Amino acid sequence: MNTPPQSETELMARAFALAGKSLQDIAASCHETVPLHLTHAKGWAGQLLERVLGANACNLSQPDFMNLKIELKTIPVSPLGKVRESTYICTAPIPNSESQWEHSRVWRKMAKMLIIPIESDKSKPLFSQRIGAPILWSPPRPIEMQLRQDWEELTELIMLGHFELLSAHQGKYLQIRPKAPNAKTFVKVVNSQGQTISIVPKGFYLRSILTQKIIEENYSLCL
DNA sequence: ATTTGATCATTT
DNA sequence: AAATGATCAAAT
Repeated sequence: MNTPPQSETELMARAFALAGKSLQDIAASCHETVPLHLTHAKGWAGQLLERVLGANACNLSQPDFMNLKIELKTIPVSPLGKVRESTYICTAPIPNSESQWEHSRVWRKMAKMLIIPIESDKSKPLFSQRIGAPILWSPPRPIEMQLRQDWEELTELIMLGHFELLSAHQGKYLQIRPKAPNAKTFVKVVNSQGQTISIVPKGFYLRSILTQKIIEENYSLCL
């Protein structure tokens, strides 16, 4: 693991230095080997970049670069420039323990994000897939407002115990999906009827419609 | 083809 | 147990 960057400038310099390199190049610099596929190593690339860039939050519920308040996200992008996956943000507090957007886990992580696209080309082996140019992004006001609205609506469903309505169908940019080792994992909650029921733990995710937009705006005309 | 729900690995 | 890193694969 590298030492934490002392400034945003230092972090960005490190991130730009990775652009264009293959996963093989980067793994080698850490004396690591690239897995053959991601099936049993789903978070591998993201964790590799954390180490190389010097992330220091160590699984705390804090942005990866705690001192800089910047969250790192790696985003798989297809050869045609399409974002392939949604982006996990954080676990959803159930039962709810947050009342204000400004103090929410989602906002703490989304206020400033370092987005690093990673080539996701299923016709090529994983080790040869390359790292893209980094994007340091904070939500523009209108997007922040939409995120806040999504968060408030989802949080209200949790607060009111309307777990039957709490699905991935809600939310324009932010959605809630299961986040658990498997579908048999559960937590007990009290629903809107006052009954205690079991549900699968949830997490907040960013829909790819938003991450797609961010990448298009920053990589303008690069297709 | 895209989206939702399910799952995998690691760390503390 | 619960957080992190996400992608897989079934459903639509």
